[in-house]
Amino acid sequence: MIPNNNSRKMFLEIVKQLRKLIHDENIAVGGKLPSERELAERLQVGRSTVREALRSLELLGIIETRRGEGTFLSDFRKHQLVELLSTFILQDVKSKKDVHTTMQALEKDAIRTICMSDVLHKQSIWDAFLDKLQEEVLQEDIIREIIIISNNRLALKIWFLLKQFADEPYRSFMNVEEKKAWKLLLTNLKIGNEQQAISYYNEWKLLTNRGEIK
Amino acid sequence: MIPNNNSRKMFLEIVKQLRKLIHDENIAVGGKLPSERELAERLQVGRSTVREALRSLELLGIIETRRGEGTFLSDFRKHQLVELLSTFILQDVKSKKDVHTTMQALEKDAIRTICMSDVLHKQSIWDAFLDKLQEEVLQEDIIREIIIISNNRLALKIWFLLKQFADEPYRSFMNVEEKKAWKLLLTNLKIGNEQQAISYYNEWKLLTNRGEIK
DNA sequence: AATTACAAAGTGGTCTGACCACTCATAGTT
DNA sequence: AACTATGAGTGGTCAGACCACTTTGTAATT
Repeated sequence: MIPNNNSRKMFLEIVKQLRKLIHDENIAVGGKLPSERELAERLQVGRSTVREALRSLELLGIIETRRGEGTFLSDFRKHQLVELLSTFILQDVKSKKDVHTTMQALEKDAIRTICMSDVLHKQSIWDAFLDKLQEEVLQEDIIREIIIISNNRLALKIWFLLKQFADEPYRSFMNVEEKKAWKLLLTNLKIGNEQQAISYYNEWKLLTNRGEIK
Repeated sequence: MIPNNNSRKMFLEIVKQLRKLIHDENIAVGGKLPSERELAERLQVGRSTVREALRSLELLGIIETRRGEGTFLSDFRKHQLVELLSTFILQDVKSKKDVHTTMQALEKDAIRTICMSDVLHKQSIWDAFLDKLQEEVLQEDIIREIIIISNNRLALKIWFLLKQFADEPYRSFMNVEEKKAWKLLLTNLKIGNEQQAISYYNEWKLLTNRGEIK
């Protein structure tokens, strides 16, 4: 039960143990972990070893630690990970172009998925959607809705992640022309006309890129 | 220059410093970092603090350490990060289905990108591709090539990451029928016929999914 | 001269004990 | 009742000590 001693990376073992502990004790997001000193005693290792494991998890944003208070399980759908990915993983992806391209791939796929679904384009949600376009609406809000409806949570997560790297042409409100394109897009989405839907999507993209040169 | 003292997370600062050091000293993948003791002295912090930073980067798979030898910058397109993501980040993405769907989205987009490119489908690389199909060839190898050609490094990275979660229907060799579909796919890719290319892609996917029920 | 054997230096891995800075609950004061 | 001071508990950091392991240089052997 205690593969403590020599040879291989104790602190990695502690990371495992911590994951187990979090699971076993059913510690919820925001919940408190035992103190470093207590963990050291319970796991029969030095405090520094426990700390190395904890610091690793902290850098990942899995836990959060507050001096004088303790260590807490954090909601890791936060920022840490994004920053890390940006500095290390994405470091050599020099052009923001890839980010935009990949986002558009996900967006288009959502549209296509919806079009090909027998169920989705029969629902009346699309009318509610069209109503939304009457009001002030953010670009990112409506495209996010589309991805949500396409029912691919993973794609949504990735899209969300990428959005934070993008130059944020998504944060602005739609103008009249954009809304016009979207109305046509939604209309075709409703009846499952993939070709036309994608076509209007591209048209919309051209409108939003009016400023950019890349 | 030295925001050492009190208040905020020294070890996070060290992580930054290390990143800078790696960049400044132009340490390549596989290259050696200064020893922990030397780093401690150069950065004017205790060795344990340096270690906390190093251990974090190790858990991320950014560095690799060998006892008695030293610390090395590692090729982080390896495994660590994937395992972590699988246990923490992707924990609530229950269905493997999303993984497959998202991968296919990226794959299809690569195909579409290539078709729409004026340059790509005029090159003769496609003949070499067709030759490859004569030999034994892994499914993942050929689809990876496609994504590489589409020239979106970010998409490639994400695809690579996802592949490691997939049930690996990619690791097997192509059978005769699959090769047939791919030949047709490539032929259309060469002339930029998006419709047909995607169509044959879908056909291929049907062939590979013969075992699955989902 | 070449090979082997051994010792030393250097490195990461871990533990211990000691402070510091901070938070919080509580006892004590007003 | 409201406020204040104290102390216990917690994370943050450091220094020093071993240990296990690898590499390297040197001395002994062949």
